[in-house]
Formats: sequence, structure tokens, C-alpha cells
Amino acid sequence: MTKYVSLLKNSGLKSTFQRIHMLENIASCGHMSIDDIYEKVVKIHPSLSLATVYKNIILMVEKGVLTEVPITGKKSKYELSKEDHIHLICIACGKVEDKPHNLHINTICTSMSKEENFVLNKQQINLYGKCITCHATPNV
Amino acid sequence: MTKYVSLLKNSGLKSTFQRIHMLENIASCGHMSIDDIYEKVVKIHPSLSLATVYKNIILMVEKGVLTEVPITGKKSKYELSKEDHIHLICIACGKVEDKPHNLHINTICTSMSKEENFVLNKQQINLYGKCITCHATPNV
DNA sequence: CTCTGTGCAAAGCGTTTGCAAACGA
DNA sequence: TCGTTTGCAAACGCTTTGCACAGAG
Repeated sequence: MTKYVSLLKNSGLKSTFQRIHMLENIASCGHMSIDDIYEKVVKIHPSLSLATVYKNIILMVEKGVLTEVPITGKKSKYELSKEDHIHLICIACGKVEDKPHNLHINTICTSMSKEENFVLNKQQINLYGKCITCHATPNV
Repeated sequence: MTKYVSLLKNSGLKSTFQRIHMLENIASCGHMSIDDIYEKVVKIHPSLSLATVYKNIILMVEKGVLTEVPITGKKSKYELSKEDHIHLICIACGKVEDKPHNLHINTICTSMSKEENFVLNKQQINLYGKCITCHATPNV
């Protein structure tokens, strides 16, 4: 709670009820689309406007508080910015799970960037497939 | 040329002027947005409709001829489907470059999926940063 | 000849914008 | 109090849809 107040303050954003609860929900769900966020927060703050969610997402991505996770064939999800990691994305249920970022991959990506004189900024490694649950129940 | 005729046929799609030239342009540019494609093809086929481009993109992605490359903060680009590889995406000029997919990465991703009982389907590894050209000229 | 694909125009939606009121610091 | 943020409603722009005609096989 207080965590997000200072996170916002450090990013030069005022801490409002809307922003704090957007961050809390994103933190607890891990990855959420705009609509997911709106639906969650509007429950505890019925006058919330979707436009407010959009404005804040744009602002918090700009400030580096949130990171967009673009997903093939679907709408982007958003997560709290953190160290590089790998996303396991279920193509059936849409769930996104984090896996710690293997050191070897980091090394390979870094040296690859050097070879190309590419000034590396951010890595996004997405593995698409079926989570164990969806794989077990193919007809849903 | 004939290449795309058979690629389309094998995918169960009729080979039309529009589709062949969409594929030719995507092949020669590597990665294109919907608008890029439309602008290129409309030059040699002025009556082309943007709706046709949309319809064909959807169809060809479904059939596996094309692959969508979703990019943080931008519109998706499309490429001819091919073996897994890595994208170097310039956050300044938007250029996308392919790098061969390192065997080690493949191994790591595969074993990681196994650990999680995740049935791996497709990998998308995107490295965001600045290409050497944009890095040299920061004020554009 | 038949079925698929195209082009046009309209409809649909997700996203953005402008502005007055509410709010945080 | 002052600058920022919110909520609403309208505007926007990308994408999809329906339909009649054209084209591929």
C-alpha cells in the first residue's frame, strides 16, 4: 500500500486512489489488460472512468513504473516493471507466467547485441504454448 | 514469384495478384506493418482496398504463412513464417532485424518449458535498443 | 460454372481528447 | 491555493463487416 505511494512519488506522479489500486491489482494478478484493470478497480470505486485507466497506463508506462507486454493476436497486458524475465504465455487461456531470466540467455543476448553494434535496452522473451491445465483439457 | 503461388496453394488459398504482391513485399522488406504493406502494394495496384489487406493478413496468419510480431508501443509488424529467430528492434527508427536463433537459447527455453510442464509452441525473443545508425545520430 | 476474393461504404470499437469539477500536496 | 487528476461525452482512427461484382480454378 504505502509501497505504491512512494513508487508513484518517486516517479513524479501524485498518488491517487485510482493509481494505487491499479498498481495493487496489477501486482497481485501479475499481468492484466486494460479491461481487466478497469473491471477490478471499478468494483471498489464505481465512478472510475475507463479514460482514467487509459491515461494512467500511458503515464505509468512513460515513467517506467509499468511495462507493456504485447501478445500475438491479443491485447497487450501490463506488469510492474522489474528485472528481465521470461513469459510463458498460454495460447488457450491467456495466462501469463513469469520465469526467472536465465543467466545464460542474458549472456547470449548481450554478446549478440555487441556483435551487431546494437545498444541493448530491454529484452522481451515470450514463450507461447499451452499451460499444463489447458493441455490436459483440450476442449475448452 | 512462383514461390508464393505454391506457398498460397499449399495453404489452401487462391493466389491472387494482391496476395502475391503482399508476400513479395513482406519478403523483401522483412517486417512490415499493415500500412506499410498497403502503401507498397497500392502503388502497383491502385484499386487495392485496405480492407483486402486486413482480410488477407488475418487469413495468412491463420494459415501460418505469416507471423505477427507485436512490438511494445507500436503497431504489429508481419513477417513470413520461418524458423525461430531473434528480433533486434530499434526503438528510434523502428527497424526490425533478424538474428539467427542461437542453439543455446533453444536448449534453455526447451528445458525451461519442460520444468513447467508447459507445451511450447512458438518462441518470440525481442531485443529492444538502438541500432548503430540511430545511436550515432541521437537527435532525430 | 462455382466458389473465393475484392472493393466500397458503413458499422463497430477501442482509444484519445477537451473541458469543467474534484482532488492532492 | 495551484497544478494535477478525474470523469464525462464527444471525437478519432483503426479494424471489421456486408454486399455486389470480379476473378481464380
